[in-house]
Amino acid sequence: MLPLSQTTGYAVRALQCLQEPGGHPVLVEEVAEYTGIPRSYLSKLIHKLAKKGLVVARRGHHGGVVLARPSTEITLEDLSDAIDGVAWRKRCLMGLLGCGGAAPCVLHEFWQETLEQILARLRSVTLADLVENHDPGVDRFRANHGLAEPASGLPSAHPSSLVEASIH
Amino acid sequence: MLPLSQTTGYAVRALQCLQEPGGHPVLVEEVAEYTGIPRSYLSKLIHKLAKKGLVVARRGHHGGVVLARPSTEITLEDLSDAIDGVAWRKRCLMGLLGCGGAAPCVLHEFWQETLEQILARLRSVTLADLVENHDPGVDRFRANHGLAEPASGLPSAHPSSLVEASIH
DNA sequence: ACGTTAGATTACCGGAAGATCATCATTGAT
DNA sequence: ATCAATGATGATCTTCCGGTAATCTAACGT
Repeated sequence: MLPLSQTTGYAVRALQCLQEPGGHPVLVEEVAEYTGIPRSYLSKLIHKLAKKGLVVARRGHHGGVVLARPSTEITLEDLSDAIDGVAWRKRCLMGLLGCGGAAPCVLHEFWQETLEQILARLRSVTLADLVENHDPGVDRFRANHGLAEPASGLPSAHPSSLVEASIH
Repeated sequence: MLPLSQTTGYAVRALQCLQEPGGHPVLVEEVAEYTGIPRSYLSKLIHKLAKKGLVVARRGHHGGVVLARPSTEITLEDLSDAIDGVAWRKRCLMGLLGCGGAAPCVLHEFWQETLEQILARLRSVTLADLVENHDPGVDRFRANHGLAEPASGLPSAHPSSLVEASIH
């Protein structure tokens, strides 16, 4: 019922494993193994995110996936939109038929406000914030893949040596 | 994603058609016809609500369904609990695995607070409030079935002549 | 008793989300 | 050119929710 879709959660977990734009691509396979997300399912998910311009995926030798934007510029709302779309924001809490502009239900206004609060939060939380949140084990994974420890309290800056480098 | 289940909405619509405890039973058939809820599906729904002690259903001649408690004492939370259960309240917004007491995610606290607000609302809104809200057409239906116009601003009192009368 | 009028119950259909498997298609290395 | 690495894709499966249809069964009037 209430929470975001499970797949949006997958997206969060998966993107935490990726490098900033210009960094080294990480294999879908590795991300799948680490996160526990089924490989093939993850592949489709990544593809969806790629179409939305959130990540860049390359096939073949030395392929893999990299963030398309700095993690500080990817919000939870971006992920939710990309995966679950936006339709759910318009539905009445109780799914009442007539509920709308003309005849709002008792909870219409309350629900609109609540939704707005939630969306504001989704908008304000970035992938960088989530990485910083120490999803247990992500640190280890990131270390193994040459990713910086998130600097506490600071936006997780990407090493400048990687920023401008092409994806290879 | 976010809203309550469609079936909970059904329950709201359906119970708006019923009489206060002691009143005349209304047929599932009639409720189905009026609300547009499929008869057989509604039957199951009503049965579920009956098992939870929210309505009383009787079979056979002059059977039908009546509220088991005054509409002022049936909250949206009661309906939501009866139909969707309570498990969803415990899930992490993003479905993150480790999110819990030890390692809450960035949105854990926010989400807990938001949920609490929502539940407080569900708890404070009663069936009587919803009836008063003039779901368009419910008035007509209720009139046809001898139900009082909800007295604006007052708890919808049930005629004392019906209060103590047995269900027949 | 019996038959009619209800609700209850059982079995099944259909779509969406999540998941799996096998296979295809692209890319870089040689 | 060829091959191996790697993401993309299509078919299929499962589960859950919503919905349908047929049938069973309790309650009352006669």
